[in-house]
Amino acid sequence: MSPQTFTKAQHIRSPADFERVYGLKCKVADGVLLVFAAHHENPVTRIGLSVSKKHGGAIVRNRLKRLLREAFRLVQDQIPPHLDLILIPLNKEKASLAAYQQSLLKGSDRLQRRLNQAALHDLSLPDLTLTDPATMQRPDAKPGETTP
RNA sequence: GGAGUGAGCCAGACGAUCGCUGUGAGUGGAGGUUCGCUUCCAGUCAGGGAGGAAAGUCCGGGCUUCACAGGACACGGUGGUGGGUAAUACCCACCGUUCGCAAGGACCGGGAAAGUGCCACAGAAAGUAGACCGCCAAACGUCAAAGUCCCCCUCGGGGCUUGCCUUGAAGAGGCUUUGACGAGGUAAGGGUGAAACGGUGCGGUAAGAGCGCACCAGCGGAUCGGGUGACCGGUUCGGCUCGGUAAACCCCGCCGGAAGCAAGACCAAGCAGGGCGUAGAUCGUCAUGUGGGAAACCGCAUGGCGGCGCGAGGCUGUCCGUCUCGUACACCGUCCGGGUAGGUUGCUUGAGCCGUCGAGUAAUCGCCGGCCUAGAGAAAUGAUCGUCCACGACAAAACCCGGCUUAUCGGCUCGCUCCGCGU
RNA sequence: GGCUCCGUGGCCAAGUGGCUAAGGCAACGGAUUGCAAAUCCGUCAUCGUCGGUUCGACUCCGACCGGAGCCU
Repeated sequence: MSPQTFTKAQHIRSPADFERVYGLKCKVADGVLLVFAAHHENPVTRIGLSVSKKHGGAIVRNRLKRLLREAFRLVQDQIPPHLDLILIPLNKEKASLAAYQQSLLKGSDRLQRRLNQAALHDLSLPDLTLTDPATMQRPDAKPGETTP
């Protein structure tokens, strides 16, 4: 499995998945990108794109989407797995490949940590953790190493 | 060379690496299988992969579903003529009006003597005319003033017998002139207004007026010629002239059933529904809750345990026996219709493109030959580097075509017109 | 992608083709008051833009621009 590809399985495609990610309301924004995230049982990280009509016509919005896909394609091996991300570009003037790569990495890292904390808190509640028996091992190990 | 005008074409190019999409070939893995094959995933090779406007959604069609005997009305659209076309509000040619020196451009270009409405303010008047001011005094009436009354004539004076009637005068009446009023004639002129009832000249008249005449502009009828036709040209007659607005209602001719690929067709988890099949609406007891009753007690609901019966399964080769499970708004099996999520399809070979020839002024059409040229679906064309140049505008398919409109850095080609210079 | 509708001062809005346009709230200025509030008076409009029809357009017609809603 070569890390530089970007296949259809890495797209978030169904409206139900979009609703699930938006419903968690776990989001991070810098001046460039707004990123929503949610855990996912498949180790393949998936992304969905949402570009507002504010940014311009179809040409401009298509260009932004392509930049985002290219940025994700180039840095996807550094992004933690088991995630669904929704990327929303914010500032058209700051749009560039490098900026998107940087804020994608930072944002996904912060979201991963926040999701793990939320999962630890919700361990007492019985209803939520039906998706990730596989993911539970990793988040337990990682914060143990980094936080002290 | 400059200015302009019309038509058409192009829409950065090339190379390398990484990546996306669907097509074809073949490889590997997983699943299904009636062993014919087929579905999904990964990777290899080959070739394809946004526009002239893909846009706005303003028209016209195809296609799909629904509705539907036929006709008329309503409603909506359309509007010079002829042609082109699947069709059009589009295109071509022509006609008319108009702008431009010209090449050429623009025109929602039927009907206002079928009817209705409106035309603010101003103005006399805004429409089958009418008459405020003005002009007129020929004809009519009333009133007032002046003049006159006989004779002659060259029309202004003269003459003598000083005048018709009553005795003289005054007055009255008649006539003439002037003025006022009434009734009347007239529409030449009148500040206005976007628009005012043909224009100029001569005649004519009381004043005037197409009232008459000449020329000009325009309208209508008849007729002749040309043209398929819109229309053009001529002759003659007429009343002399009729306002504007139909992107106000309306009238006339023609066209139009409605909705739209998120249309529609097929498959179909889950949940809910229906039909059929299957063995108890069983007995006892206990607990809890609850109702009635003074109480004894009698009911109802839920649950536990047990008995008998039934069904399924196990033990055993079979029966008996025994064990487990189930035993009624359920479960199980099976079938049915509708159909959500989701999937498949519609989905690209078409009023298609290119070329020769032919028909036609042209739009366009015909014959023949060649070509296949995006088909996605949270939605594919990107990133990085290098070279070159004119230094890259507007902007991306979403069922498909034909148009129109709008946006657009620039570049190229051809036809034509005007001006300047040279030969 | 398709369909429907709407644009009038800062905001909400009325408006038969005939006055650069009714009203309410706000803002500003003035009057009133010892100062405020309330009250009264006044000011504030390229009728989304452009073109056309008409003598005349917010109104009628066309083309653009902007903004909503519905179909999923």
